[in-house]
Amino acid sequence: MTKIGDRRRTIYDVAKAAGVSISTASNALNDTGRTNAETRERVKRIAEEIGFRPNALARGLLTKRSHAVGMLTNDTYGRLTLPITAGVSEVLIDHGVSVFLCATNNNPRLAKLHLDALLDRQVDGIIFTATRLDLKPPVELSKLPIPVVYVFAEGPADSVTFFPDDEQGARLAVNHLKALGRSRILHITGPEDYLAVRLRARAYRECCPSGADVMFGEWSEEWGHEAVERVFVGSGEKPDAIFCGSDEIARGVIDALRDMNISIPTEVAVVGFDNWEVVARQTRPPLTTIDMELKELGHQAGLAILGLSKGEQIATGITRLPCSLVVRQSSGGH
Amino acid sequence: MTKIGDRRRTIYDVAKAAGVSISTASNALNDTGRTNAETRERVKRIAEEIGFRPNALARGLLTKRSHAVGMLTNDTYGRLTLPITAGVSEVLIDHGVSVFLCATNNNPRLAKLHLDALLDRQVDGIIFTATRLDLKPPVELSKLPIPVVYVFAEGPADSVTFFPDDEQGARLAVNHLKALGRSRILHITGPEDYLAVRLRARAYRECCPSGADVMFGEWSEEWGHEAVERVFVGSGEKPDAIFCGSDEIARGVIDALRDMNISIPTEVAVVGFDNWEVVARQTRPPLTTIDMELKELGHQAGLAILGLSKGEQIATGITRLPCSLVVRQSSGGH
DNA sequence: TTGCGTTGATAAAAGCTTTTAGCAGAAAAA
DNA sequence: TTTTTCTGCTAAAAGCTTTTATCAACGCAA
Repeated sequence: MTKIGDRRRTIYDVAKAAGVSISTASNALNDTGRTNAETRERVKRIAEEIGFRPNALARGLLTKRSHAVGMLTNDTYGRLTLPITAGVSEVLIDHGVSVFLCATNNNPRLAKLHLDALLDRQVDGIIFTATRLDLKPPVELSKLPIPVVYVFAEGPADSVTFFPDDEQGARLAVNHLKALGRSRILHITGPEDYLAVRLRARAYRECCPSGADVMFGEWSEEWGHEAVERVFVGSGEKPDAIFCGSDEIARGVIDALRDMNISIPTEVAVVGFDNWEVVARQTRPPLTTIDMELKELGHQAGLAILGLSKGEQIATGITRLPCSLVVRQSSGGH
Repeated sequence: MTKIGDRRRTIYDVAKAAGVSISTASNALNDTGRTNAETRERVKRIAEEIGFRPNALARGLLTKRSHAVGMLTNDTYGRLTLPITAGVSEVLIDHGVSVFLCATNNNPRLAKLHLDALLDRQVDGIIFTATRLDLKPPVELSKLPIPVVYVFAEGPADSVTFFPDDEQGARLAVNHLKALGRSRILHITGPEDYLAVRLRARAYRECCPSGADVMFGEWSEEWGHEAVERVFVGSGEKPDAIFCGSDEIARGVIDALRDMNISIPTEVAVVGFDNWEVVARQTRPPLTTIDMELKELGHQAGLAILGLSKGEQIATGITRLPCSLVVRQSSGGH
């Protein structure tokens, strides 16, 4: 009477149950080597029956591919990180690859700790994400023996980097407003030292060659509010549309316009940037805005790291992925 | 002339460089077995010098402990998940344990996929988090051969579960208002079918035995707005304080009060629940609210899974961790 | 001298998988 | 018939670490 413990089944158990050798079992399960079709099916069936699943540690030890990647982020709050990570994970899980999430809190010591742990685990690659665009990676990632992909962060010149296409997004917003017949479009946005801010402002200016007006400020509702007050108190021609650099700014803008009894979108149409649902859905009226397609960004980063880890050639440099327009009531579009 | 590749150093390299056997090297590095103090130091120094770091896969394969845990969540958006995960990771990294993040999107197939991947990787334990309190785990976690800890989710009766202490948090809010001299406190909150809502309402009622008034509704700004209008249009005595079930509701409440030219906090003090910074910091005035200490929740869950994976006894059942009060201007406190 | 306990080190096994090289038998070619 | 080619399978090695059992040397007691 054989005692069957509750330990995991190994390929040895499969081989024994199927009456073949371990190597035949392995070959059959992985469709490698030369195996009789009948034997192969039988082995697979038995493996299924006894609930065999290969030990990823043993496999990784041998093949030098752990089928895991690390995600290194400095973003605690997670407004960007989690959707991106979800996108990465979503596309990788189908390839049997799992994701380690490491929050560095902008702490170099912690970043080093996480990085070492990832390397010890033989991860197949690392995806680095930063919230602040102008922030450099906290540790030296460029000399690593494994591929690195940057998302929302600048890597060295020959690295693989993904960003949303800020200019295209801005054009999307402005052209939407123009298509609705608006002609005096104002741009209220964040601090000029952000690259994304400059890119969006440039695209905006190119779309509105006559009378472009950009107001740089902060990433806050407060600033949106203040900017609107500043514009609408004086005399002179008023804008009939406002393109905001973020949904938070847009929220301040909308609140200020409501305070002044200026109707949205009839008198002034408003478009935001981010499609941060918790903000964009709750403004009154709900906010038309630009979605940066964070999940898709994650998908692409995941596919890139997957390809790189297999040794494929991936185009280096910055890839900018298209944004999309989400129309709600604040622009009066449809 | 020996060719030195750029492959990782193994313990074999250490042993060779130190002129000892592999087992001696291992014993010296791990302070196990019998080793001469001098030899031990020398081996450690050399390991450091040549940059040896043990291969986590090989170690895990042998010791059956991968020093990794899985985090299974159904929360895509991440308002709760990311802070909790950061807390888990923060406490575990010091013990050399890394965290796999798996977003299930409420999709049972995906959950199964992630779970199997985690088991294949021999994770030492799993932390399950759900956003909706009344949501059951999407897969059968109770029969797993590894420990499971639940956060913000209900596990089976004898499981280890962590929640914020909703009642204590509610008392904190109400007592804060009472200490400020408010006597007619209204509670505007979310749907009654949430356990957290019922717990908070109960604690509120116990603190305000005379004239407790609870308005159940939705988790939205809209609802906060509507509730305030409903209360303040009629005649009769008006509340001098409002305790809201979430920061979003509080935001609606504050906006509505401002629309009615009711001053905050002079006429009506407002307290929220969540300390969701992006909301609580941006209301005018900024919102006094209850912080659920999500990071600490993560810390505790991490420590619990760590202990369980080592075979320690951990108290089962639901542990409720204290919330804290964050005072801003909307309550007029200090 | 023999026997014993201690110390410091080592060889070898174990953990589970994939892969390489090789082997026996049968079919095909010479 | 003999030689070659296929086919299907297997033994063994490799991957890197920890742990168990063993061993040599030495001092000390019998």
